[in-house]
Amino acid sequence: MRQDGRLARMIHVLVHMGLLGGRETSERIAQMLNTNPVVVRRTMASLRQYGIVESEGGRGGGWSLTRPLAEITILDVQRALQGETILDAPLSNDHPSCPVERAANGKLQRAFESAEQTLEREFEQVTLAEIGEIAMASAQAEKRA
Amino acid sequence: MRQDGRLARMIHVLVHMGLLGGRETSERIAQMLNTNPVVVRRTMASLRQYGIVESEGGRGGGWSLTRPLAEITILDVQRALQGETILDAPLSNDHPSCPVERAANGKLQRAFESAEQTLEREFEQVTLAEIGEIAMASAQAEKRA
DNA sequence: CGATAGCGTAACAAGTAGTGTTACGGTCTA
DNA sequence: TAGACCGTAACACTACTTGTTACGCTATCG
Repeated sequence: MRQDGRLARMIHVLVHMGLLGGRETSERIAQMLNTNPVVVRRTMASLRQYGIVESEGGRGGGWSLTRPLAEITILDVQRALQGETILDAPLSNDHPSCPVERAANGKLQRAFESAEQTLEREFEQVTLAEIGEIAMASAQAEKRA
Repeated sequence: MRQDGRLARMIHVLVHMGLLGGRETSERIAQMLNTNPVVVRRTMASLRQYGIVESEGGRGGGWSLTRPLAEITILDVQRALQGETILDAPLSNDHPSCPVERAANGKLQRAFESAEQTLEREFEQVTLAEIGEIAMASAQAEKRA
């Protein structure tokens, strides 16, 4: 099951932004992600549409969070990037009128719905603030070592 | 999250084979799936490797089940097609030494593992025989209507 | 008011994965 | 030995994400 890496990348960026507190330009974010400013704008635009970040043009502009990390969950980011559905049940559509195909699709559909609910609950429980804390703690631990 | 349709298609085929009882050629299976015999062989080869079906070459050859539908679960088919992992956590790998990235990946990993376990349990509970029964029942219902 | 630093967006190339198709070789059986 | 099978390589097609270039708009600084 392929997935796109935008979720992980955006979480990464948002946590950095929250920890640093300020405004970041697409250019700097692109460097964090080893990518291109245009890719960043493309993806951040989804987050803006969902109200997680806002952008300002012109000199001194850039991207900033609209609320603290503690009020953003992984689920929020996921929804912003991909909408309601997280997992897509891979159904077949070769003979829509075949009862066997329909029965198989039905079972698959239900199984994926269960998994999706699990994932949703997990995503809902993790705030970006938590991720920031874990990162800070492990950075500390490394420094001591 | 993209998925490939092989799981649903193979379930479809296996149930048909189980209900009809006999041996099927790649040619006939390809017709069931609106596709090409080569595609069928490619995919069936994975099932054979996992011991779900066997093939015989030569005149009168073809594919057949190695055991009854009641002894094949969706999970078996899944494993045969994709191996151990069903869901692939979409992690980022832009700065492997960055503690923020690592913390984000860790949380995502854990969430996906939960979802994978759910899916696994669901897949394990459904046998192909069940799907066959549902299909037969709904075919009956349609005939009465 | 103009230069500069930003974002917004379109357009296109590149990489990836599944699928469809052709071609050819091997094997079994009538 | 011919024909009906599978096995497999090779290649085109499609769809999608990502990467890149190019150009336009906007806000600020000097």
